[in-house]
Amino acid sequence: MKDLYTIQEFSKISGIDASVLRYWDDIGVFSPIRRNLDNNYRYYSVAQLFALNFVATMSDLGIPLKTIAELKESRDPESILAILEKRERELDDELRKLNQRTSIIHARQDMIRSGLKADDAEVAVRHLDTMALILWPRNEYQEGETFINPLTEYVNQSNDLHVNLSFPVGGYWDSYEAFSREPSCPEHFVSVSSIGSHIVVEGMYLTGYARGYYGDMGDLPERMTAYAEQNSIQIHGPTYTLYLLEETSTIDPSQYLAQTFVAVK
Amino acid sequence: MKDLYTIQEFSKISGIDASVLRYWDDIGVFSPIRRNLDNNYRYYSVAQLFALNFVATMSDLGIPLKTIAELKESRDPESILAILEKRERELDDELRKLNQRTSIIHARQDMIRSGLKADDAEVAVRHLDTMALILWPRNEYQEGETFINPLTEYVNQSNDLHVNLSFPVGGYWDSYEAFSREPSCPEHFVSVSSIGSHIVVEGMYLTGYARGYYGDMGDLPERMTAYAEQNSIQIHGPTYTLYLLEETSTIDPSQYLAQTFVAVK
DNA sequence: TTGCTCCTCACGTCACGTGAGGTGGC
DNA sequence: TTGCTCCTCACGTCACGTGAGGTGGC
Repeated sequence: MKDLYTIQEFSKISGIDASVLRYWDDIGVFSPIRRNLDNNYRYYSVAQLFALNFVATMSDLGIPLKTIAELKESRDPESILAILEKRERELDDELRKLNQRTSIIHARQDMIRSGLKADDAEVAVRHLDTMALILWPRNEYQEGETFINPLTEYVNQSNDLHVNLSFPVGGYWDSYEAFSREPSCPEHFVSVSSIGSHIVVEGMYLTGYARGYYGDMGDLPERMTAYAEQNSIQIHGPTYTLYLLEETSTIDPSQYLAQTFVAVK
Repeated sequence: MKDLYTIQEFSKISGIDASVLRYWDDIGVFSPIRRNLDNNYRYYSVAQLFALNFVATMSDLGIPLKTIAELKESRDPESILAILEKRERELDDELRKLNQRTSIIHARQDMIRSGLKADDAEVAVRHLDTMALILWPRNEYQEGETFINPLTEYVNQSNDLHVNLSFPVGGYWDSYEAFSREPSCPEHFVSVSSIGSHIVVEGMYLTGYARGYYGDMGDLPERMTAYAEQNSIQIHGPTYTLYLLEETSTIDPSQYLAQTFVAVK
């Protein structure tokens, strides 16, 4: 066992890249025990592996090198414990964010997959699984306003309302009549999110699709009404419209795809 | 409702900071619909809120702006689905890393807390909770070698062995006799980690502490042996040494604190 | 002389945030 | 004239990774 190692040798026994060792030396967080004064070569000792382990472990945990450098000269169990506790809280936040991102991705994947499978022309009674939604506040429309007004207003106050456009968004009406009367003016917006408290319970739903820009339901209300009458189907309860395909997955607004559904008695 | 908004106004209704809107314009991921040719003022329209939502949603999910820019002109449900699936896998990895970090932090917090509560001089029979350890490969010592040699060797091959010094490390001997014969040469190293498959089952253990540098157990073997004899305690099975305080929490090596324990019949 | 290792800058990364210095409309 | 908003650079962030250009020992 040698007593002094060049940077490459030390890099190999420690597992830390030589460029990282140079950087850590530059910023003063971990320096070689000796320098050759002629050629400035760095030399490390085996005993330094433990000092290095301190830096590497803290850095692995995501603690800033600046903080680690401050701890180099003075640290005790209490201060390290305090730093670990702080870092633990930060990691909790990061974890929450990651889980939310994953949940958004899953929701969007579900939407797109349904959108790809859907047959626009079809109106049918289908079984839908339980789904969780976030119900936004009730929309108030002034004369001639479109859904854009309440939407921008909510986005504007999004911090207060916990409104998040990252989740897929859709519309809600208290009754099928309200939907068929104003299919482009939902009474509420909804977000599709597993953390939602508004539950659409699994069961049979009359479903239909409409292709086109936001709010453009075409003749979908007529098609759904006609289908219900022809097949003597009783529908009741709230009516939902979810955009399976929209600007996040398609460029052409005429290809946006909305799914509308209402429970069957 | 106006048809054109200045950058501040658009920032307010969209919730995206003006400096971010300028940056997104610079890199070409989202640009205003119009520019005043005289003063270069940026002007945005309400309809752009949806294009902006696409960028903001993707960016929120952690998809690089460069990728988003490429999707600006051409995207379809299939390609977006593929990107979401890729991102989902990346998030899975990040989640795993975060969970490992959290687990490391918990393990280290436990160690330090125990270290702060410990009374070095005390040898006693105590109840220990179940604990999971990772057992490293068996150490082979050449003439006169210390524990440093196998340790550096493992670190050197850490990628193959899944050895990770970020978790608290300790020593393991098959029997108490082996420990008291060579207290500074553990037969295995162990990592304290909840994912470990070597389980120390809860129960009563003869425990003792030693303050000092790695491998320096002082008179701990004698103290533990004497205590066992005086109190007619039968000990059996493997013996463990865990460093509660070491270079990650203390500067002074003479203040390192090891806890040794072995099961009581 | 030829490889090899080592050195020191310097620059790029990624998505901004923050000035500095200047302009234009009320 | 005074505020206010807007503009364009330019620089800092964080922890490196990657050259370029040069030196020293075998």
